[in-house]
Amino acid sequence: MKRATIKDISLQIGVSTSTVSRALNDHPDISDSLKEQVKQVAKALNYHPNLMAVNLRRSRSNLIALIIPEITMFFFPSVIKGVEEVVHREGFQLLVLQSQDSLEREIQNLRVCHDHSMEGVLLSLSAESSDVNHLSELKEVGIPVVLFDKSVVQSTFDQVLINDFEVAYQAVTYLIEKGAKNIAGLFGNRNISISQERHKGFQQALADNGIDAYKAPTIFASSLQQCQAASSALLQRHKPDAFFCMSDEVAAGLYPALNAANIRIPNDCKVIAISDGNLPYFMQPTLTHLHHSGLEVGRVAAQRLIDRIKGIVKETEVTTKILSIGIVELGSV
Amino acid sequence: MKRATIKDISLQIGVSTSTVSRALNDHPDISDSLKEQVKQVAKALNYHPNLMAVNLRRSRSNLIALIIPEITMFFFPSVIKGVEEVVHREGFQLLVLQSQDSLEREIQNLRVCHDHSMEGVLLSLSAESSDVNHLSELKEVGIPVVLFDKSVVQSTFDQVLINDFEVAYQAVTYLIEKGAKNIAGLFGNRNISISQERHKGFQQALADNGIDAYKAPTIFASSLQQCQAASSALLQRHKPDAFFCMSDEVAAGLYPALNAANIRIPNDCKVIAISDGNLPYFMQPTLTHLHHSGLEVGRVAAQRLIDRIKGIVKETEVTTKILSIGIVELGSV
DNA sequence: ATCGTTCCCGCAAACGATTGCGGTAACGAT
DNA sequence: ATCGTTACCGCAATCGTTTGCGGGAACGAT
Repeated sequence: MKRATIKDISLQIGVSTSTVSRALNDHPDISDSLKEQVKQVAKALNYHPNLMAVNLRRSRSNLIALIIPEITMFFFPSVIKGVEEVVHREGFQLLVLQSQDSLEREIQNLRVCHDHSMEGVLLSLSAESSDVNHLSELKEVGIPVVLFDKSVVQSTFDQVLINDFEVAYQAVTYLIEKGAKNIAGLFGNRNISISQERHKGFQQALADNGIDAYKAPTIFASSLQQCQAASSALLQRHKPDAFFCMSDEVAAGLYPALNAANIRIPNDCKVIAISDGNLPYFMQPTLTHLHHSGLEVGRVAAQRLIDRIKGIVKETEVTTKILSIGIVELGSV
Repeated sequence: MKRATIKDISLQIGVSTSTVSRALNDHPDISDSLKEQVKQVAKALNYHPNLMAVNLRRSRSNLIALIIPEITMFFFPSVIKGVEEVVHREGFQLLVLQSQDSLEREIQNLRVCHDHSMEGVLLSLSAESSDVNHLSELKEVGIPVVLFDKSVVQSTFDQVLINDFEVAYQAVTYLIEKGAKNIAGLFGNRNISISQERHKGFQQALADNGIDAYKAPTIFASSLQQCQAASSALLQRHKPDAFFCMSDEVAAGLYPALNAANIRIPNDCKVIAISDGNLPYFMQPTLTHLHHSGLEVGRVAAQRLIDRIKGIVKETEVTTKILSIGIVELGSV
């Protein structure tokens, strides 16, 4: 069962393919009666335009790519959701690619974007990407890129970020205000920028409150399991009265460790995290957090990309959008 | 900066485009020296084949679609991961589409699959899809479809499922063996097949153990929040000594409700769930569950689809693969 | 000198759609 | 009868690649 083409229609009616094409696209040159007939036959034959041909001709693809390190249950599902919402509304299709936090895979993915004529790319840099030089290829062929969440300091691309330093600072300050004096910090993969920035904010907040930041118990862990193990180990040596968790994932690792050590939240130990606001509500006790909405990140980044695709923003005008973050006070502090 | 084409290369070297094409594809008709030269120029011009043209010509697209109800933090991330793994290994690209549990959106997505010449489709039916009639269009044009997780009884498509009835039955039986006598059941959206099947298994297990299944407290809830609210309400009226949760999501709703009611797990009340095995480890206490691996579902379904795309399996041979499920005994029973 | 091979390579058609340009028919006006 | 409009429609090129077929050159063999 081959799929019907415009030629099949033209043969059946006895007009040229150009006429069929125009009829289907409601071109004024075509009489209403013929349009009617063409559309009828098209329906009868279950005709669908071959987008490969259309896109080749028009040199568009209607495709937008989203490249993220990994689809885990944390953060990225809501980002995807936000992106999908906007992208779909604007009539594009979304392609989700994963870099597995590998620079090589990221480059591969960018190649795929080029090869498949993506009209735009949303990118959260892998842990191994310390610069954006590998994006030059896309820049050269004019494919717009918007970076989000994970980025680098100097970049000539649009960005949608939070102020990682500031948010961490804010969280730790909050703990101190609530009486915490001995605060431990839990961070993700130490190679990624946001871990480093949030760590700096953590340290600065401590320092600004007269606490020796270098003595503060600190963990960098790349997975939930690793974090749980490291937390348990930490609790053997230290007795913090509060934890700052830079993400849902490390918080999810911490809770079981605290529980195993029979430490009660928030009585024995307070916990605060940066979170996209899903997990905190079914942790026990509910997790006080700075609400870093993946949904909003996705929406804003996607909208920015589409504006650029449409040429609404000037070529030279590169923006960095910093999302503001609010604190959600739940049961863990 | 237009992207380089095969013609640019041919002009620069002074051979025909056909020769360039053959050189790039290592056709034996081309001398090694020329191949070398062509490839060098291609690299210099940063040439990448225009896949739209290639695919049009070869009438392939290298694209596989995955249609799921919604990307939540539950279950589907691991499915996506499993699918991606296989699909990528086999040289395809993955397009993730969401139906939002709407039949209309599902049909839209299938249209997208047709229009973009997908080579195969992995589909988890929406809550509103009670049959597979809307898949006939894809069948007609010969695009293979593999259903997974959510399906319908009578289908002429390959399927990758678990035995929902059996797994639920097994879980409830386990609870009874552990001494539970008053078991409540928590289920997802009541319109989807798996909720219904698991509910039947739940009831049958009770009945087979001399418990009146119709008196068992039962909840159907479509979201975590809804489940939490319903659970709290249930606890006002009943005092079950065990809960069967058909998914991570409802389990995540139940825990806070139990906690709010000051009911201790597993002392006051046992909990068992069907889960893909991520969330149970950082719930507190850890959640005993029947391990329904999204990873494996994704892998198996993707592999089946690809075998079909490659024509390895016979046209007529439709299979339903039932994955086996093991129990993981953790802290909640 | 002719023929047969082998080794390279180009011509042109195709994939399925879009579109600038030109052409025909009908009709009324002069 | 001629011209000008208007209303429709077709020809053919085009997007970037691939590929069947054919053809020239070089070389050795007869």
